[in-house]
Amino acid sequence: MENLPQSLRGEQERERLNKMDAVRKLGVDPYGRKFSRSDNTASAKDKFSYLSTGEESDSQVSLAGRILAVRSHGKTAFLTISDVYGNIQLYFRKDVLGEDSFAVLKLLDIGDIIGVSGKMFRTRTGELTVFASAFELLSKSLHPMPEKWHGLKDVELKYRRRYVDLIADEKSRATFIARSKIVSSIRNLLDARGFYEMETPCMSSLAGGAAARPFITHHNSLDMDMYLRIATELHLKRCLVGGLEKVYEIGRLFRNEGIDTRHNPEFTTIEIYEAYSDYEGMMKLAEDIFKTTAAAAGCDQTIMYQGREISLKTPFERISMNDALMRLAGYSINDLRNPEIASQAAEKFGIPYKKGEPCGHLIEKVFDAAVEPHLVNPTFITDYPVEISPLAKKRVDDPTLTYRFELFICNMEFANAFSEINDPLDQRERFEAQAALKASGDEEAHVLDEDFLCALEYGMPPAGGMGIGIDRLVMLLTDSPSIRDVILFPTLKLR
RNA sequence: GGGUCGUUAGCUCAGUUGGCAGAGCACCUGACUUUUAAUCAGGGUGUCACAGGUUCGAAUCCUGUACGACCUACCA
Repeated sequence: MENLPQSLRGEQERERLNKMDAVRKLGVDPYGRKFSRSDNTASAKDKFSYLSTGEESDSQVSLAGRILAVRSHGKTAFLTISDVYGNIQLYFRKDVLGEDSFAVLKLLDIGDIIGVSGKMFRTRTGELTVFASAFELLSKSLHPMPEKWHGLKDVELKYRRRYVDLIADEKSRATFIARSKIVSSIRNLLDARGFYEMETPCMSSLAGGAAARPFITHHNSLDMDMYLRIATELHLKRCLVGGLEKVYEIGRLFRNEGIDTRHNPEFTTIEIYEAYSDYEGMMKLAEDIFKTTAAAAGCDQTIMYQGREISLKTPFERISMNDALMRLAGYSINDLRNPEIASQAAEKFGIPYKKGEPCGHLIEKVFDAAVEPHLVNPTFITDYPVEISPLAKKRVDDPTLTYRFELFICNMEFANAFSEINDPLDQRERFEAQAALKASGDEEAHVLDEDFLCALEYGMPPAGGMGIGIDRLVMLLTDSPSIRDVILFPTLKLR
Protein backbone atom coordinates (compact mmCIF):
# COMPACT_ATOMS: atom_id res chain seq x y z
CA MET A 1 0.00 0.00 0.00
CA GLU A 2 2.84 2.36 0.78
CA ASN A 3 4.33 2.22 -2.69
CA LEU A 4 1.02 2.84 -4.44
CA PRO A 5 1.30 5.00 -7.54
CA GLN A 6 0.26 8.58 -6.93
CA SER A 7 -2.81 8.08 -9.10
CA LEU A 8 -4.23 5.41 -6.75
CA ARG A 9 -3.69 7.05 -3.38
CA GLY A 10 -7.13 8.62 -3.16
CA GLU A 11 -9.61 7.37 -0.63
CA GLN A 12 -11.97 5.90 -3.19
CA GLU A 13 -9.12 4.33 -5.14
CA ARG A 14 -7.93 2.58 -1.99
CA GLU A 15 -11.43 1.30 -1.32
CA ARG A 16 -11.53 -0.19 -4.78
CA LEU A 17 -8.10 -1.76 -4.38
CA ASN A 18 -9.32 -3.33 -1.13
CA LYS A 19 -12.32 -4.77 -2.93
CA MET A 20 -10.05 -6.08 -5.65
CA ASP A 21 -7.98 -7.89 -3.02
CA ALA A 22 -11.14 -9.29 -1.47
CA VAL A 23 -12.30 -10.54 -4.86
CA ARG A 24 -8.95 -12.26 -5.37
CA LYS A 25 -9.27 -13.89 -1.95
CA LEU A 26 -12.55 -15.36 -3.15
CA GLY A 27 -10.63 -16.98 -6.00
CA VAL A 28 -11.78 -14.59 -8.72
CA ASP A 29 -9.41 -12.84 -11.15
CA PRO A 30 -10.57 -9.20 -11.30
CA TYR A 31 -9.29 -8.94 -14.88
CA GLY A 32 -11.08 -11.56 -16.89
CA ARG A 33 -10.52 -13.03 -20.31
CA LYS A 34 -12.53 -13.60 -23.42
CA PHE A 35 -16.26 -13.48 -22.83
CA SER A 36 -18.64 -14.70 -25.52
CA ARG A 37 -21.66 -12.47 -25.89
CA SER A 38 -24.84 -13.83 -27.39
CA ASP A 39 -26.29 -10.33 -27.56
CA ASN A 40 -25.74 -6.70 -26.85
CA THR A 41 -28.00 -4.47 -24.78
CA ALA A 42 -29.98 -3.34 -27.80
CA SER A 43 -30.38 -6.72 -29.50
CA ALA A 44 -31.40 -8.41 -26.24
CA LYS A 45 -34.13 -5.88 -25.59
CA ASP A 46 -35.22 -6.03 -29.18
CA LYS A 47 -35.33 -9.82 -29.32
CA PHE A 48 -37.41 -10.14 -26.15
CA SER A 49 -39.63 -7.11 -26.52
CA TYR A 50 -42.61 -9.49 -26.73
CA LEU A 51 -42.27 -10.55 -23.08
CA SER A 52 -45.16 -9.44 -20.92
CA THR A 53 -44.87 -8.29 -17.34
CA GLY A 54 -43.57 -11.08 -15.13
CA GLU A 55 -42.89 -13.34 -18.11
CA GLU A 56 -39.50 -14.99 -18.49
CA SER A 57 -37.77 -16.12 -21.70
CA ASP A 58 -36.98 -19.76 -22.46
CA SER A 59 -33.54 -19.10 -23.88
CA GLN A 60 -30.48 -17.62 -22.24
CA VAL A 61 -28.61 -14.49 -23.18
CA SER A 62 -25.10 -13.42 -22.33
CA LEU A 63 -24.07 -9.77 -22.32
CA ALA A 64 -21.17 -7.67 -21.18
CA GLY A 65 -20.76 -4.05 -20.25
CA ARG A 66 -19.74 -1.44 -17.76
CA ILE A 67 -21.70 -1.04 -14.54
CA LEU A 68 -23.53 2.29 -14.53
CA ALA A 69 -25.64 1.93 -11.40
CA VAL A 70 -26.12 -0.45 -8.51
CA ARG A 71 -29.36 -0.75 -6.53
CA SER A 72 -28.71 -3.23 -3.81
CA HIS A 73 -31.50 -4.72 -1.67
CA GLY A 74 -29.93 -7.07 0.82
CA LYS A 75 -30.25 -10.49 -0.78
CA THR A 76 -30.99 -9.10 -4.25
CA ALA A 77 -29.56 -6.37 -6.41
CA PHE A 78 -30.35 -4.50 -9.61
CA LEU A 79 -27.45 -3.34 -11.73
CA THR A 80 -27.52 -1.30 -14.90
CA ILE A 81 -24.79 -1.98 -17.40
CA SER A 82 -24.00 -0.15 -20.60
CA ASP A 83 -22.34 -1.15 -23.83
CA VAL A 84 -21.87 0.86 -26.99
CA TYR A 85 -25.45 0.08 -28.02
CA GLY A 86 -27.21 1.25 -24.86
CA ASN A 87 -28.09 0.18 -21.32
CA ILE A 88 -29.81 -2.79 -19.79
CA GLN A 89 -30.89 -3.75 -16.29
CA LEU A 90 -29.66 -6.91 -14.57
CA TYR A 91 -31.31 -8.65 -11.61
CA PHE A 92 -29.32 -10.75 -9.16
CA ARG A 93 -30.53 -12.95 -6.31
CA LYS A 94 -28.41 -14.57 -3.64
CA ASP A 95 -30.44 -17.79 -3.75
CA VAL A 96 -29.79 -18.08 -7.50
CA LEU A 97 -26.12 -17.08 -7.57
CA GLY A 98 -25.05 -18.88 -4.42
CA GLU A 99 -23.17 -17.60 -1.41
CA ASP A 100 -19.72 -17.13 -3.00
CA SER A 101 -20.79 -15.53 -6.23
CA PHE A 102 -23.11 -13.18 -4.36
CA ALA A 103 -20.19 -12.17 -2.17
CA VAL A 104 -18.27 -11.18 -5.31
CA LEU A 105 -21.30 -9.26 -6.53
CA LYS A 106 -21.29 -7.22 -3.32
CA LEU A 107 -17.69 -6.21 -4.08
CA LEU A 108 -18.50 -4.74 -7.51
CA ASP A 109 -18.35 -1.01 -8.09
CA ILE A 110 -19.83 1.38 -10.57
CA GLY A 111 -17.41 1.41 -13.48
CA ASP A 112 -16.46 -2.27 -13.32
CA ILE A 113 -16.91 -4.29 -16.48
CA ILE A 114 -18.79 -7.56 -16.13
CA GLY A 115 -20.15 -10.33 -18.28
CA VAL A 116 -23.50 -11.83 -17.32
CA SER A 117 -25.73 -14.63 -18.48
CA GLY A 118 -29.31 -15.45 -17.69
CA LYS A 119 -32.84 -15.36 -18.97
CA MET A 120 -34.64 -12.21 -20.00
CA PHE A 121 -37.76 -11.21 -18.11
CA ARG A 122 -39.95 -8.18 -17.71
CA THR A 123 -40.18 -6.73 -14.20
CA ARG A 124 -43.45 -5.67 -12.67
CA THR A 125 -42.57 -2.10 -13.55
CA GLY A 126 -42.26 -3.20 -17.17
CA GLU A 127 -38.50 -3.12 -17.68
CA LEU A 128 -36.81 -5.80 -19.76
CA THR A 129 -34.17 -7.23 -17.46
CA VAL A 130 -31.62 -10.01 -17.43
CA PHE A 131 -32.34 -12.44 -14.58
CA ALA A 132 -28.70 -13.31 -13.94
CA SER A 133 -27.83 -16.93 -13.31
CA ALA A 134 -24.09 -16.22 -13.40
CA PHE A 135 -21.68 -13.37 -13.94
CA GLU A 136 -17.95 -12.78 -14.38
CA LEU A 137 -15.86 -9.81 -13.39
CA LEU A 138 -14.03 -8.82 -16.58
CA SER A 139 -12.31 -5.65 -15.43
CA LYS A 140 -12.06 -3.89 -12.10
CA SER A 141 -12.22 -0.11 -12.38
CA LEU A 142 -10.01 1.62 -9.84
CA HIS A 143 -11.33 5.17 -10.18
CA PRO A 144 -14.75 6.57 -9.26
CA MET A 145 -16.93 7.53 -12.21
CA PRO A 146 -18.12 11.10 -12.87
CA GLU A 147 -21.35 12.19 -11.27
CA LYS A 148 -24.24 10.23 -12.75
CA TRP A 149 -26.54 13.07 -13.70
CA HIS A 150 -24.24 15.90 -14.67
CA GLY A 151 -21.44 13.75 -16.04
CA LEU A 152 -18.06 15.25 -16.83
CA LYS A 153 -18.50 18.98 -17.35
CA ASP A 154 -14.96 20.21 -16.88
CA VAL A 155 -13.88 20.76 -20.49
CA GLU A 156 -10.23 20.42 -19.69
CA LEU A 157 -10.80 17.00 -18.15
CA LYS A 158 -12.99 16.01 -21.09
CA TYR A 159 -10.08 16.67 -23.43
CA ARG A 160 -7.29 15.35 -21.24
CA ARG A 161 -9.16 12.19 -20.25
CA ARG A 162 -11.29 11.60 -23.30
CA TYR A 163 -11.83 8.00 -22.20
CA VAL A 164 -13.70 9.23 -19.15
CA ASP A 165 -15.67 11.68 -21.27
CA LEU A 166 -16.64 8.83 -23.58
CA ILE A 167 -17.75 6.68 -20.65
CA ALA A 168 -19.79 9.45 -19.10
CA ASP A 169 -21.18 11.42 -22.02
CA GLU A 170 -23.43 9.69 -24.48
CA LYS A 171 -23.42 12.77 -26.71
CA SER A 172 -19.67 12.76 -26.95
CA ARG A 173 -19.74 9.08 -27.83
CA ALA A 174 -22.35 9.79 -30.50
CA THR A 175 -20.17 12.53 -31.99
CA PHE A 176 -17.22 10.23 -32.51
CA ILE A 177 -19.40 7.46 -33.88
CA ALA A 178 -20.86 10.00 -36.30
CA ARG A 179 -17.35 10.99 -37.26
CA SER A 180 -16.53 7.41 -38.13
CA LYS A 181 -19.71 7.10 -40.20
CA ILE A 182 -19.06 10.38 -42.00
CA VAL A 183 -15.56 9.32 -43.00
CA SER A 184 -16.57 5.85 -44.12
CA SER A 185 -19.48 7.27 -46.14
CA ILE A 186 -17.03 9.44 -48.08
CA ARG A 187 -14.82 6.41 -48.73
CA ASN A 188 -17.81 4.41 -49.90
CA LEU A 189 -18.96 7.18 -52.21
CA LEU A 190 -15.56 7.66 -53.82
CA ASP A 191 -14.71 3.98 -54.00
CA ALA A 192 -18.03 3.36 -55.76
CA ARG A 193 -17.03 5.98 -58.32
CA GLY A 194 -13.74 4.31 -59.06
CA PHE A 195 -11.43 6.46 -56.97
CA TYR A 196 -8.33 4.95 -55.39
CA GLU A 197 -7.26 5.81 -51.87
CA MET A 198 -3.60 6.82 -51.74
CA GLU A 199 -1.13 7.13 -48.89
CA THR A 200 1.50 9.80 -49.43
CA PRO A 201 4.32 10.85 -47.10
CA CYS A 202 3.62 12.69 -43.87
CA MET A 203 7.32 13.48 -43.63
CA SER A 204 9.33 14.99 -46.41
CA SER A 205 12.11 17.41 -47.05
CA LEU A 206 9.67 19.99 -48.44
CA ALA A 207 6.31 21.06 -47.04
CA GLY A 208 4.39 22.29 -50.05
CA GLY A 209 0.89 22.52 -51.41
CA ALA A 210 -0.44 25.14 -49.03
CA ALA A 211 0.40 28.41 -47.35
CA ALA A 212 1.25 27.51 -43.78
CA ARG A 213 4.12 27.15 -41.35
CA PRO A 214 5.23 23.55 -41.02
CA PHE A 215 6.45 21.48 -38.10
CA ILE A 216 10.04 20.50 -38.46
CA THR A 217 11.67 17.29 -37.29
CA HIS A 218 14.93 15.49 -37.83
CA HIS A 219 15.85 12.11 -39.23
CA ASN A 220 18.91 10.84 -37.38
CA SER A 221 20.41 8.27 -39.71
CA LEU A 222 19.86 10.44 -42.78
CA ASP A 223 21.00 13.43 -40.70
CA MET A 224 18.34 15.44 -42.44
CA ASP A 225 15.67 17.88 -41.31
CA MET A 226 12.21 16.92 -42.44
CA TYR A 227 8.85 18.63 -42.42
CA LEU A 228 5.47 17.25 -41.51
CA ARG A 229 3.13 17.74 -44.43
CA ILE A 230 0.84 20.78 -44.57
CA ALA A 231 -1.11 19.38 -47.53
CA THR A 232 -1.32 16.21 -49.58
CA GLU A 233 -1.84 18.08 -52.83
CA LEU A 234 1.52 17.88 -54.57
CA HIS A 235 1.97 14.18 -53.99
CA LEU A 236 -1.55 13.32 -55.10
CA LYS A 237 -1.01 15.24 -58.33
CA ARG A 238 2.13 13.18 -58.92
CA CYS A 239 -0.25 10.18 -58.80
CA LEU A 240 -2.26 11.82 -61.61
CA VAL A 241 0.94 12.16 -63.62
CA GLY A 242 1.49 8.48 -62.98
CA GLY A 243 -1.87 7.68 -64.56
CA LEU A 244 -3.90 6.75 -61.48
CA GLU A 245 -6.55 9.20 -62.75
CA LYS A 246 -8.94 9.33 -59.76
CA VAL A 247 -7.29 9.47 -56.36
CA TYR A 248 -7.94 10.70 -52.87
CA GLU A 249 -6.32 10.68 -49.50
CA ILE A 250 -7.94 11.06 -46.11
CA GLY A 251 -5.23 12.02 -43.73
CA ARG A 252 -3.71 14.13 -41.08
CA LEU A 253 -2.10 17.47 -41.86
CA PHE A 254 0.11 19.42 -39.49
CA ARG A 255 0.33 23.19 -39.34
CA ASN A 256 2.41 25.04 -36.84
CA GLU A 257 -0.07 27.81 -36.16
CA GLY A 258 -2.54 29.09 -33.61
CA ILE A 259 -5.05 26.98 -31.73
CA ASP A 260 -8.67 28.08 -31.43
CA THR A 261 -12.18 26.69 -31.77
CA ARG A 262 -11.64 26.07 -35.49
CA HIS A 263 -7.95 25.16 -35.62
CA ASN A 264 -5.98 22.28 -34.17
CA PRO A 265 -2.29 21.82 -35.06
CA GLU A 266 -3.05 18.40 -36.47
CA PHE A 267 -6.27 18.03 -38.37
CA THR A 268 -7.80 15.81 -40.99
CA THR A 269 -8.59 16.57 -44.59
CA ILE A 270 -9.62 14.72 -47.64
CA GLU A 271 -8.07 15.76 -50.91
CA ILE A 272 -9.56 14.43 -54.11
CA TYR A 273 -8.16 14.65 -57.64
CA GLU A 274 -10.01 13.60 -60.76
CA ALA A 275 -8.30 13.58 -64.14
CA TYR A 276 -10.21 15.11 -67.04
CA SER A 277 -12.56 16.91 -64.65
CA ASP A 278 -12.40 20.53 -63.50
CA TYR A 279 -13.57 22.78 -60.69
CA GLU A 280 -17.17 22.57 -61.90
CA GLY A 281 -16.98 18.81 -61.51
CA MET A 282 -15.63 19.34 -58.01
CA MET A 283 -18.64 21.51 -57.11
CA LYS A 284 -20.94 18.68 -58.03
CA LEU A 285 -18.81 16.26 -56.06
CA ALA A 286 -18.79 18.59 -53.04
CA GLU A 287 -22.58 18.68 -53.10
CA ASP A 288 -22.72 14.91 -53.29
CA ILE A 289 -20.29 14.55 -50.40
CA PHE A 290 -22.30 16.90 -48.20
CA LYS A 291 -25.51 15.10 -49.04
CA THR A 292 -23.96 11.69 -48.37
CA THR A 293 -22.20 12.60 -45.14
CA ALA A 294 -25.25 14.37 -43.76
CA ALA A 295 -27.27 11.21 -44.30
CA ALA A 296 -24.52 9.12 -42.72
CA ALA A 297 -24.57 11.37 -39.65
CA GLY A 298 -28.35 11.03 -39.41
CA CYS A 299 -29.04 14.63 -40.44
CA ASP A 300 -31.90 15.90 -42.54
CA GLN A 301 -31.47 18.27 -45.42
CA THR A 302 -32.00 21.08 -42.95
CA ILE A 303 -29.67 21.07 -40.00
CA MET A 304 -29.17 23.27 -36.97
CA TYR A 305 -25.66 24.48 -36.30
CA GLN A 306 -25.20 26.41 -33.07
CA GLY A 307 -28.74 27.71 -33.16
CA ARG A 308 -28.69 28.61 -36.86
CA GLU A 309 -30.68 26.78 -39.48
CA ILE A 310 -28.68 25.58 -42.48
CA SER A 311 -30.19 24.15 -45.63
CA LEU A 312 -28.05 21.56 -47.35
CA LYS A 313 -30.38 21.53 -50.32
CA THR A 314 -28.49 21.29 -53.60
CA PRO A 315 -27.44 22.93 -55.81
CA PHE A 316 -25.55 25.20 -53.43
CA GLU A 317 -25.52 28.88 -54.22
CA ARG A 318 -22.69 30.12 -56.43
CA ILE A 319 -21.27 33.59 -56.60
CA SER A 320 -17.98 34.85 -57.93
CA MET A 321 -15.61 36.45 -55.49
CA ASN A 322 -15.71 39.62 -57.55
CA ASP A 323 -19.52 39.85 -57.41
CA ALA A 324 -19.51 39.07 -53.69
CA LEU A 325 -16.92 41.78 -53.04
CA MET A 326 -18.76 44.32 -55.19
CA ARG A 327 -22.01 43.61 -53.44
CA LEU A 328 -20.82 43.44 -49.83
CA ALA A 329 -17.59 45.42 -49.73
CA GLY A 330 -18.22 47.92 -52.50
CA TYR A 331 -14.96 47.12 -54.27
CA SER A 332 -14.10 44.92 -57.20
CA ILE A 333 -11.04 42.69 -57.22
CA ASN A 334 -9.45 45.07 -59.71
CA ASP A 335 -10.21 48.04 -57.44
CA LEU A 336 -8.31 46.29 -54.67
CA ARG A 337 -5.34 45.77 -56.93
CA ASN A 338 -5.00 49.55 -57.17
CA PRO A 339 -2.71 50.72 -54.34
CA GLU A 340 -4.76 53.88 -53.70
CA ILE A 341 -8.08 52.07 -53.41
CA ALA A 342 -6.43 49.18 -51.56
CA SER A 343 -5.22 51.47 -48.76
CA GLN A 344 -8.64 53.08 -48.60
CA ALA A 345 -10.33 49.68 -48.27
CA ALA A 346 -7.77 48.51 -45.73
CA GLU A 347 -8.59 51.49 -43.58
CA LYS A 348 -12.34 50.99 -44.00
CA PHE A 349 -12.12 47.39 -42.78
CA GLY A 350 -9.36 47.92 -40.25
CA ILE A 351 -6.86 45.74 -42.06
CA PRO A 352 -3.16 46.45 -41.63
CA TYR A 353 -1.76 47.25 -45.07
CA LYS A 354 1.26 49.20 -46.25
CA LYS A 355 0.80 50.96 -49.54
CA GLY A 356 2.75 49.25 -52.30
CA GLU A 357 2.58 45.83 -50.61
CA PRO A 358 1.37 43.00 -52.83
CA CYS A 359 -2.40 43.16 -52.60
CA GLY A 360 -3.28 39.44 -52.71
CA HIS A 361 -3.63 39.01 -48.98
CA LEU A 362 -5.51 42.28 -48.72
CA ILE A 363 -8.15 41.01 -51.16
CA GLU A 364 -8.56 37.91 -49.00
CA LYS A 365 -8.84 39.95 -45.84
CA VAL A 366 -11.42 42.31 -47.28
CA PHE A 367 -13.33 39.21 -48.31
CA ASP A 368 -13.01 37.74 -44.81
CA ALA A 369 -14.20 40.97 -43.24
CA ALA A 370 -16.99 41.94 -45.63
CA VAL A 371 -18.29 38.77 -47.21
CA GLU A 372 -17.56 35.74 -45.02
CA PRO A 373 -19.82 36.84 -42.14
CA HIS A 374 -22.77 36.77 -44.55
CA LEU A 375 -22.19 33.24 -45.81
CA VAL A 376 -24.51 31.04 -43.78
CA ASN A 377 -26.11 28.61 -46.18
CA PRO A 378 -23.67 26.64 -48.34
CA THR A 379 -22.16 28.98 -50.91
CA PHE A 380 -19.50 28.41 -53.52
CA ILE A 381 -17.32 31.48 -53.91
CA THR A 382 -15.69 31.16 -57.32
CA ASP A 383 -12.99 32.67 -59.49
CA TYR A 384 -10.30 33.63 -57.00
CA PRO A 385 -7.58 36.06 -58.02
CA VAL A 386 -4.49 34.47 -59.48
CA GLU A 387 -2.08 35.95 -56.96
CA ILE A 388 -3.58 33.98 -54.06
CA SER A 389 -4.20 30.80 -56.05
CA PRO A 390 -0.77 29.52 -57.01
CA LEU A 391 -1.97 26.01 -57.89
CA ALA A 392 -5.14 26.92 -59.80
CA LYS A 393 -5.48 27.21 -63.55
CA LYS A 394 -6.00 30.71 -64.95
CA ARG A 395 -9.30 31.52 -66.53
CA VAL A 396 -9.06 31.85 -70.32
CA ASP A 397 -11.53 34.75 -70.30
CA ASP A 398 -9.61 36.62 -67.58
CA PRO A 399 -6.12 35.41 -66.73
CA THR A 400 -6.07 37.52 -63.54
CA LEU A 401 -8.60 35.07 -62.11
CA THR A 402 -8.54 31.31 -61.66
CA TYR A 403 -10.90 28.38 -61.97
CA ARG A 404 -11.22 27.98 -58.26
CA PHE A 405 -13.87 27.93 -55.55
CA GLU A 406 -14.14 27.73 -51.84
CA LEU A 407 -17.24 26.45 -50.11
CA PHE A 408 -18.50 28.41 -47.10
CA ILE A 409 -21.11 27.36 -44.59
CA CYS A 410 -21.92 29.18 -41.37
CA ASN A 411 -19.00 31.58 -41.94
CA MET A 412 -16.56 28.71 -42.08
CA GLU A 413 -14.53 27.48 -45.01
CA PHE A 414 -15.24 23.84 -45.76
CA ALA A 415 -13.72 23.15 -49.15
CA ASN A 416 -11.17 24.57 -51.53
CA ALA A 417 -11.01 23.37 -55.09
CA PHE A 418 -9.70 24.24 -58.49
CA SER A 419 -9.01 23.21 -61.99
CA GLU A 420 -5.44 22.14 -61.47
CA ILE A 421 -2.57 23.77 -63.31
CA ASN A 422 -1.05 21.21 -65.63
CA ASP A 423 1.20 23.62 -67.56
CA PRO A 424 4.61 23.14 -65.95
CA LEU A 425 5.89 26.52 -67.09
CA ASP A 426 2.86 28.34 -65.72
CA GLN A 427 3.24 26.43 -62.44
CA ARG A 428 6.92 27.38 -62.27
CA GLU A 429 6.04 31.06 -62.73
CA ARG A 430 3.48 30.84 -59.93
CA PHE A 431 6.00 29.25 -57.59
CA GLU A 432 8.50 31.95 -58.49
CA ALA A 433 5.94 34.62 -57.63
CA GLN A 434 5.48 32.86 -54.27
CA ALA A 435 9.24 32.76 -53.78
CA ALA A 436 9.30 36.52 -54.32
CA LEU A 437 6.62 36.93 -51.65
CA LYS A 438 8.63 34.73 -49.32
CA ALA A 439 11.73 36.84 -49.96
CA SER A 440 9.74 39.95 -49.08
CA GLY A 441 8.86 38.46 -45.68
CA ASP A 442 5.77 36.31 -46.25
CA GLU A 443 6.72 33.29 -44.14
CA GLU A 444 3.82 31.27 -45.40
CA ALA A 445 4.25 31.61 -49.12
CA HIS A 446 4.36 28.34 -51.03
CA VAL A 447 7.74 26.72 -51.53
CA LEU A 448 8.98 25.74 -54.97
CA ASP A 449 9.01 21.99 -55.33
CA GLU A 450 11.38 21.13 -58.18
CA ASP A 451 10.42 17.46 -58.23
CA PHE A 452 6.74 18.34 -58.47
CA LEU A 453 7.53 20.58 -61.47
CA CYS A 454 9.49 17.71 -62.97
CA ALA A 455 6.39 15.56 -62.62
CA LEU A 456 4.27 18.17 -64.41
CA GLU A 457 6.88 18.31 -67.14
CA TYR A 458 6.16 14.65 -67.85
CA GLY A 459 2.55 15.64 -68.45
CA MET A 460 -0.38 15.70 -66.04
CA PRO A 461 -3.89 15.32 -67.41
CA PRO A 462 -6.17 18.30 -66.83
CA ALA A 463 -7.92 17.66 -63.53
CA GLY A 464 -10.20 18.97 -60.89
CA GLY A 465 -8.99 18.82 -57.32
CA MET A 466 -10.60 19.56 -53.97
CA GLY A 467 -9.74 19.57 -50.29
CA ILE A 468 -12.35 19.31 -47.54
CA GLY A 469 -11.73 19.82 -43.83
CA ILE A 470 -13.08 16.69 -42.21
CA ASP A 471 -13.02 18.08 -38.68
CA ARG A 472 -15.15 21.07 -39.63
CA LEU A 473 -17.50 18.84 -41.56
CA VAL A 474 -17.98 16.73 -38.45
CA MET A 475 -18.47 19.87 -36.35
CA LEU A 476 -21.21 21.02 -38.71
CA LEU A 477 -23.01 17.68 -38.80
CA THR A 478 -22.79 17.05 -35.05
CA ASP A 479 -23.53 20.63 -34.04
CA SER A 480 -20.23 20.86 -32.18
CA PRO A 481 -19.03 24.37 -31.31
CA SER A 482 -15.32 23.57 -31.12
CA ILE A 483 -12.94 21.53 -33.24
CA ARG A 484 -11.77 19.98 -29.97
CA ASP A 485 -15.18 18.39 -29.59
CA VAL A 486 -14.63 16.34 -32.74
CA ILE A 487 -10.95 15.47 -32.29
CA LEU A 488 -10.56 12.62 -29.82
CA PHE A 489 -7.32 13.79 -28.28
CA PRO A 490 -6.84 17.46 -29.13
CA THR A 491 -3.49 19.17 -28.73
CA LEU A 492 -3.12 20.56 -25.21
CA LYS A 493 -0.30 21.98 -23.19
CA LEU A 494 1.57 19.63 -20.95
CA ARG A 495 0.10 19.82 -17.50
C1' G B 1 0.38 37.98 -28.90
C1' G B 2 -3.79 41.11 -26.30
C1' G B 3 -8.40 41.11 -23.35
C1' U B 4 -12.21 38.83 -20.19
C1' C B 5 -13.48 34.87 -17.15
C1' G B 6 -12.53 30.35 -14.53
C1' U B 7 -9.70 26.72 -11.16
C1' U B 8 -13.23 24.81 -3.78
C1' A B 9 -14.29 16.92 -1.87
C1' G B 10 -13.60 11.58 -6.89
C1' C B 11 -17.73 14.34 -9.95
C1' U B 12 -21.43 18.58 -10.37
C1' C B 13 -21.50 22.96 -7.84
C1' A B 14 -22.65 26.70 -3.47
C1' G B 15 -19.66 29.67 -0.29
C1' U B 16 -22.98 36.45 2.11
C1' U B 17 -19.16 42.21 4.40
C1' G B 18 -12.42 39.08 5.21
C1' G B 19 -14.34 35.52 10.83
C1' C B 20 -14.70 27.34 12.51
C1' A B 21 -14.93 24.51 4.71
C1' G B 22 -20.64 23.35 2.54
C1' A B 23 -24.66 20.55 -0.53
C1' G B 24 -26.11 16.65 -4.08
C1' C B 25 -24.11 12.41 -6.40
C1' A B 26 -20.04 9.08 -5.42
C1' C B 27 -17.69 6.66 -1.18
C1' C B 28 -17.75 4.11 4.00
C1' U B 29 -20.88 1.38 8.16
C1' G B 30 -25.64 -0.97 8.97
C1' A B 31 -30.91 -2.53 7.33
C1' C B 32 -33.56 -4.28 3.12
C1' U B 33 -35.81 -10.65 -2.04
C1' U B 34 -38.96 -6.47 -8.20
C1' U B 35 -35.66 -1.58 -7.73
C1' U B 36 -34.72 2.04 -11.49
C1' A B 37 -32.02 9.44 -9.51
C1' A B 38 -34.17 2.70 -4.99
C1' U B 39 -35.24 3.68 0.16
C1' C B 40 -34.03 4.10 5.49
C1' A B 41 -30.30 5.14 9.77
C1' G B 42 -25.40 6.95 10.52
C1' G B 43 -20.29 8.89 8.66
C1' G B 44 -17.16 14.66 5.53
C1' U B 45 -13.30 11.89 3.11
C1' G B 46 -10.37 18.91 1.43
C1' U B 47 -2.68 21.14 -0.49
C1' C B 48 -9.99 26.02 -1.53
C1' A B 49 -4.74 25.41 -8.76
C1' C B 50 0.46 27.09 -7.24
C1' A B 51 3.88 30.96 -5.03
C1' G B 52 4.14 35.39 -2.51
C1' G B 53 1.81 39.84 -0.18
C1' U B 54 -1.86 42.78 2.91
C1' U B 55 -4.37 41.58 7.63
C1' C B 56 -5.28 39.93 14.49
C1' G B 57 -7.51 36.66 10.83
C1' A B 58 -7.68 35.14 3.52
C1' A B 59 -11.31 30.19 -0.43
C1' U B 60 -12.71 35.54 -0.25
C1' C B 61 -8.50 41.46 -1.07
C1' C B 62 -3.56 42.42 -3.95
C1' U B 63 0.72 40.64 -7.13
C1' G B 64 2.85 36.88 -9.93
C1' U B 65 2.77 31.87 -12.15
C1' A B 66 0.42 27.40 -14.32
C1' C B 67 -3.57 25.24 -16.86
C1' G B 68 -8.19 25.94 -19.30
C1' A B 69 -12.51 28.52 -21.64
C1' C B 70 -14.36 32.53 -24.54
C1' C B 71 -13.35 36.91 -27.47
C1' U B 72 -9.67 39.18 -30.45
C1' A B 73 -5.26 38.94 -33.45
C1' C B 74 -2.58 35.47 -36.35
C1' C B 75 -3.67 31.26 -39.45
C1' A B 76 -6.68 28.85 -46.15
